[in-house]
Amino acid sequence: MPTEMDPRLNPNSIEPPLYSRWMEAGEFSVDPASVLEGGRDPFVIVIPPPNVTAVLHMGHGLNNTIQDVLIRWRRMQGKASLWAPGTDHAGIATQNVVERLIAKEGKTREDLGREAFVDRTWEFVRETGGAILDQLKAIGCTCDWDRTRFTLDPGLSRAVREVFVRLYQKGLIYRGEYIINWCPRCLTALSNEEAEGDEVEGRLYHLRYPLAPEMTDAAASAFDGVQAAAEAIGQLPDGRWYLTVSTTRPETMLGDTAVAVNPADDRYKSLIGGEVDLPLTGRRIPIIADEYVDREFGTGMVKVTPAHDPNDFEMAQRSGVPPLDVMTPEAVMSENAPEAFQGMDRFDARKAVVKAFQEEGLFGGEDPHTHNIPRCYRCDTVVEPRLSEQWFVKMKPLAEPALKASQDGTVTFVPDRWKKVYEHWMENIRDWCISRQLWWGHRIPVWYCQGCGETIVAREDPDSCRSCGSDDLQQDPDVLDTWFSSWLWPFSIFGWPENTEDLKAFYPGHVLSTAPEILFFWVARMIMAGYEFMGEAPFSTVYLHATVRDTKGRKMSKSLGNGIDPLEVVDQFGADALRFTVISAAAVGTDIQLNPDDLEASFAPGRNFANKVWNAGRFTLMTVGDDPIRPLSEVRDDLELSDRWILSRLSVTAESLTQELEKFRLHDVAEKAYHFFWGELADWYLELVKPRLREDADARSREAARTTLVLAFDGILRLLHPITPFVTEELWQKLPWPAGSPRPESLISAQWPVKDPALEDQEAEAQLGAVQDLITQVRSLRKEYGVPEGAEVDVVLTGAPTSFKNALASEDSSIRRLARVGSLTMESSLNEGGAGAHGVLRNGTELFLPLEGVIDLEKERVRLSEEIERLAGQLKGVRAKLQNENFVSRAPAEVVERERNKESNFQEQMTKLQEKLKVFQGP
RNA sequence: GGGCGCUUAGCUCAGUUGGUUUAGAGCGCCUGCCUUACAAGCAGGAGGUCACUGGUUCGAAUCCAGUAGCGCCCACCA
Repeated sequence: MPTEMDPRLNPNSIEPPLYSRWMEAGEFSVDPASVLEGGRDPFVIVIPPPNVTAVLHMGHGLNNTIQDVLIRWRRMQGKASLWAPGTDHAGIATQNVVERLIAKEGKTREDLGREAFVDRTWEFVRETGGAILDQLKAIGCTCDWDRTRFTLDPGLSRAVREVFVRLYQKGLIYRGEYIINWCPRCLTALSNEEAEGDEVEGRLYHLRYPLAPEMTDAAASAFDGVQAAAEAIGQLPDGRWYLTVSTTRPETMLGDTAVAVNPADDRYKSLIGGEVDLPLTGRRIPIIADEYVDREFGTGMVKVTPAHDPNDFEMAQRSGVPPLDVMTPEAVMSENAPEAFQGMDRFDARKAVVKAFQEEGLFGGEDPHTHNIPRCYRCDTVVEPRLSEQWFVKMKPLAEPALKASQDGTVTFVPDRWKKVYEHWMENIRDWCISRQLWWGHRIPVWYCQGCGETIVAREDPDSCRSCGSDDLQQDPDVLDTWFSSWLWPFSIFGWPENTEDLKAFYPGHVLSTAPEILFFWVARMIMAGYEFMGEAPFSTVYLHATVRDTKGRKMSKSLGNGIDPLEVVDQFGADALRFTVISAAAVGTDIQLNPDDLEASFAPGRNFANKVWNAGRFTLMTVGDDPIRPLSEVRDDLELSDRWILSRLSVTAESLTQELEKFRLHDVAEKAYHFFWGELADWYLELVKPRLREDADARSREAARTTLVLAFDGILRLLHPITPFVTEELWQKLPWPAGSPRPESLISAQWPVKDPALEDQEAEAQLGAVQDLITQVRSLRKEYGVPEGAEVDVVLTGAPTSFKNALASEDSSIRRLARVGSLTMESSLNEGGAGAHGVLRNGTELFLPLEGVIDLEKERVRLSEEIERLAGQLKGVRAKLQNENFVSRAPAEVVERERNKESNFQEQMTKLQEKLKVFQGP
């Protein structure tokens, strides 16, 4: 019963029951048969699977609200709207979590052993994993939960193996020894994308390498060449010659196996082919020539550390210099390093190496140097480039169709500037390192025969070697990069490689909404996999949403502790408030800022709006009552100007919102729905219609008003439903329905409002707009002239167009009531006499409010005079200041400027007041 | 170093192909209202030389060039 409705919306009491109701009604589940046989258009979004151990943060809150808005909207349009949910096993992240867990028991994963550790992780995932999906329900997400998938599910694992084998057989997966990004804490390889740069103010150290004694002549001539330039080449006190190389990582010099110069560098031509005595190591290493060396940088001579630097590795490959790995996986100096440094952490070794150079008189100084240091995206440890054997995917062939898809518009990006970013990456794509030295993940489906050394790549675990028959097979210990399963997500979740009904009905999907950070990690690779394995892109639109930041503009993150818990927001303000706030804050292409220290300030707009909807609903239900309303066709002739106006506005708004949704301009959807609802329906229509809804009102007028109000309210509830699903459903369920026609649908989602040309009425919009203008102006003038709240004023209009006169007649009582107008009269020319207020409407009508007898003119005269006097005083002060030459010449320019502004402002106000005073003094 | 983007009210931001907006909204601020849907509200109001400089145009917040500041992405010259 409407009368029982709370004057304030209490989201916590309505949201959970509504969600259950939707679930029970099977709202979210979509049957492939409805597409394949029923002919319904599908609309498919696959969720970016959150990490299985993740807890909901505002980034999820935003992204999943966006997806839910799109899914609900398409569902209302009658599409087979499917949102497929699931979670990602998140190799490193999850393994780290479990390792930390067992660390509390004083154990390491090695203590448990691989199998037990993996079991333990599964146990952890089964118990606590996927909680984030339940959290999504709290914000109203309507995923088809029956289809929940996990990237380590048997089905998805099968897809992973299938893909690995196919790519291997095609020659697109290979194994090789390369420099990769290595995390010495996680003890695994990282892809390029997983090593994130971090600009720091570091140091560039200059190291002197003595030249071999037989190089003396060459050194001397080179010395002449550089003309003792800087420190490039020189002589030590003991007579030996040296050359200088620079590095930001001195400890790596222990692994140097060459020094390189540019072959075209005339200065050092005589040195090429020579040797230097590498300090601290007792090793003698060659001087090689390589185009890579930049003659302009530093001395133009580079130390070459093939095992610890990707560029050095490539140079070494070209010239046949061997690599020397001087670190352990933990980035501790290994037995390949000189004894004095063995066992030292890389950063301690750095200091020790510098110190040793100083002691040997070989230190050439250091300079500040800004450069990027790559860090592990999971644990923030400084990444160590490391030589190791890994599995790679050859990306160039895969990238071709994916690049073309962007270029020809098959896949579009919102906002479209990401198109360029995507294409640039695709054009410069590098091979993907897919092996990880972890235990948690898809084991690489490769076995090595211990008998004959054969490498076996297979879909099913083999029992014995194909070539020698030995059953002594050892599986590759590594697992695959997490993204190697998630790049298959849009089709693996539907049962690929089987050609299932789901796959036929729901691939390709339509929209992919995600954070820009994972454009390369995931989105680009999904598009590549889509083409490679399904022959077409997995979706047609990529929506890259805003980044959620705090008030200082910092990205919200766990480590900064500046996050907002969406569940806390739901608890305090409701899911509708959360959703409305983030959608209206997230204009395409801009970030959103929220204040983690003041949730009230951040989410009040959404909360207030939901409450406004609630109260307008409360009013509607209370005044319309329980009696059935008449269908529009029956009251059509009784519609009044304001009725025609609001119905026209509804139709226009429905059309406009639909267009904005099609363009993914969700911010504008929220803004326009807000404006229609609050600024037009609540502020104007409800106020205009109030008297007509009273029991004692004219019956025909009342029925027209009831029908119009219910229709308009029904329409805006539906339009708002994708954004604020709960409050709209709750109210819609209570709305009365036309007599004789049973409620056609049980849930609000069954229909999306569309434009109705029969309701659009430009004349009504223009005329009611003018009525609003009049009311607003009268109110404004009343305030300006201090007309007491309760007093009525008369209004005289001149030059009103005929159509406006009709509008005035039909809304006469509204105008009197809303603007407290006594008599409203029309005159052919304005009465010049008498004290009063003047105004002009936008349609050209002039208005005059006689104020004699309404306000105390004498009092107003006195008030104005006093104000003028006060202003005159201030003006005098400012002028005196400006006439003071000392002030003008000595004060800062902006202060003088400010004073001048003050002067003109005062002058302006003065003129205004004087004119007003004239009116009150009569002719 | 290369690429991209941003700079509009005290704050957070809109402003969709240059022209009906007097450059808008929310929050904040000022004034008056507990008017029987809503004080999480109503009515009215103050506040902006649209970063700067120059150009194109009948007309520029909007297009072009340059300058300054900020941010992001890519590549890593050791």
